Parts: sequence; C-alpha cells; structure tokens
Amino acid sequence: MCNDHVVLRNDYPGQICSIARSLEVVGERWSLLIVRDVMNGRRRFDELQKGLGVARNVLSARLGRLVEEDILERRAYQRRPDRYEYFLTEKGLDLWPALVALLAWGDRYSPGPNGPPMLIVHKECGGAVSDRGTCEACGKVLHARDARPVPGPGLAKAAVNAQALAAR
Amino acid sequence: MCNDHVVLRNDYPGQICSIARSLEVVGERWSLLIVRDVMNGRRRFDELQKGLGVARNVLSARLGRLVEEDILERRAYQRRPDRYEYFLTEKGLDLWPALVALLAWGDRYSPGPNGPPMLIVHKECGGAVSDRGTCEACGKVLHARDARPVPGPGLAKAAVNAQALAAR
DNA sequence: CGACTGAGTTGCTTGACGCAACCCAGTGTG
DNA sequence: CACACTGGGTTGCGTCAAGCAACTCAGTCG
Repeated sequence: MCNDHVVLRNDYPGQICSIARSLEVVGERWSLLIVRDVMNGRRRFDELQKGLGVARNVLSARLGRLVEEDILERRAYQRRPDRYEYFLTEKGLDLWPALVALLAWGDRYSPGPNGPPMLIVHKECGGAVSDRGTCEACGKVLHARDARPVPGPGLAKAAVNAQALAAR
Repeated sequence: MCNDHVVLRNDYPGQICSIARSLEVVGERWSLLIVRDVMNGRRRFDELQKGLGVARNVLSARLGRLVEEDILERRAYQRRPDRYEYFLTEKGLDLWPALVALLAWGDRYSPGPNGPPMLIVHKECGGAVSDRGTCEACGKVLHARDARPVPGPGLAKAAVNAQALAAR
C-alpha cells in the first residue's frame, strides 16, 4: 500500500495552511455534521445514524477517526453487552465557532422558505448568537457550553424532536 | 421540503440544518481551500491548480460549482484567446468568518513545529485577528476586506511567495 | 421461543477523485 | 517557417471512498 515514502491519508498534500490541516480532520464528508449532532446531545451510534441518514460503515469510520483525533471521546455507559456514547472533548467543543459561522452563512444565503430551521441562543440571557459566536443581547463572547440550539421558524415536523434535544 | 423523493446533488439528504446546507455547497473536497486561495489573491486557473495541487478536472468542476452558487464570479481579463480570472462575490467573502474560525482551530490544535504558518492581521491597525474574526488590538468586528494574510513563524520557504500575495 | 436493541462489520456496487494525455488559440524563440 | 510554450480547460482510465443491504453478537423483552 505504501508506494512512496510519504503516504498521507485524507490530506491536502503540500498545503502549509492551518485551514488545510483543519480540513484534513473535519473536512471529510459527514464529520462536521457528526460533531454538530453530538454537540446537540445526540451521543449514540444508532441515534446519530438515524438522525443523519449516513451509512453505518461510514459513521463507524468517522467516529473512529474523530476519536483518534481527540475530537470525540468514546465512553461505555453499560457493560455486558458494552454500549457506548460519544462526547466532545475540549478540542471538539472548540469547533463551535466554526460551526456557528457556517450556520450563519447558511441561514443568510440559503434559508428555508420560513426562515432558519434552527437558532442558537445564549443560555444565560436567551439572546441570539451572532455569526461570530457572540451574544447579540449581552455582547459576551461565547463558547460551546454557553449556548443552546432552539428550533427556529423554518422547522415543521422535527420540531418536537429538536426541542427534546434542546432541553437537555 | 428536503425529505422525500427529491434528490439533491452533493447533499446531506434529510438534514434540515443550515450547517448541512452550507456544507452541501462548500463542504466538498477542495472548495473551501479554493475560496481561501482566491481570497488571498490567487485568481487564475493554473495559479490555483499549482498552488493547491488539485487535479485539473476537479478544479474545473469546483470552480464551475462555486460560480453556479454565486460564490465566485468568472471574468475575462483578456480576449482572443479568452483568459479568465475568478473573484469572490459578497456571498463568497462572507465565508471569511468560517475560514478564520477553522484557521484558528488548526493553529491551536495542530500548529507546525515553529508555530502557525500564516497569520491574519487587521489592515488598518496591524492587530492580530482572533478566532472570532475580531481585531485583538482595536477590538473591531472585521470582514474579509478588513484583513490581510501575512506569513507566520511556521513558514519556511514559500514565504517569498506568500509575501508577494499578501502585498496585493 | 422468537423478536428486538445497540453497536457495529462484511460484501458488493456506484460514484467521486487523482493522474496523465490531449485540445485549442495565440505568442515567443531559433 | 517550425517549434515549443502558456492558459484554461476536457477526456479517458484506474483507484478509492461512499452508499446500501445483510449479517453478527450479546443480552433483554414478551
């Protein structure tokens, strides 16, 4: 398999930029959506699989990679048979500003017919979160744990589900 | 809207989140790196191809898609034979906060041995740009046009090239 | 007993990516 | 003049990753 001396795997060879290095890890298809779902409280394999509609083998591969990269942590919540949950590490939580920026961009340029399907609010004061991950009400610079998703006006049916997740 | 028989193209079917919709457009391999390069002053096909090391057919496909999505604009800078340059639209420039967030995350968690290879500074005051796209010196909330890349300490040899680009 | 759950793995097929070669119009070099 | 070179791609081919369905395995429920 190793034809040359340098075999990088899912990489952007020759790129010296940190954006490229970030994308080598989280730029693979599904990776960022998995991180988003875990951030929103989906922690288990089947829950993620059903929510995302991703193939099971691909989900398995992505979770493995994200754990390897120390973005997720795999913990057993039950023994015999072993059952696992995935949690975000600090490194994973620190992807929050990037996700917020992408969410804001998507909301601005391709919102659904009724507006954004999901909003992020500051837990403490309930203010909306800006595209820079700051609170538009109190002005604070926020981090992953300071915010919470709530269903937005563009949401029709999955609202109940999203609400249940948001309430965690 | 996006649930049943409707087949979107490079999509995450069934996802109602704006992050997913963003990633349908800019989540494809190479797309964000192309946007970054155009933002840094690389505007021509060959320049992008050599800089990124991407296959020519793939670059062609990505540029086409990005133009279609109104993220890039293709303009002829010469006739007979026609030669083109790519420019960012407002929509494309608005990806800047997301790129900055990814850059900051990469710098924090996988910096090169000598530190980050590329820094972003506020044009007006020369201050460093934070992971939220604000100026750490003057505190202003910045946009793409307010900032400029400069080579960082982690850069060895391509410095000359990057400097030439940064000076635009 | 049989069905179901959770967390995957295996095998097969389709589609995307990487690579090299080619095209075409005009320009510079011997 | 012939030839090579440049810029901006397109075409063809092989490989690798993604999608899909089926299967496993340990334990629990009806």
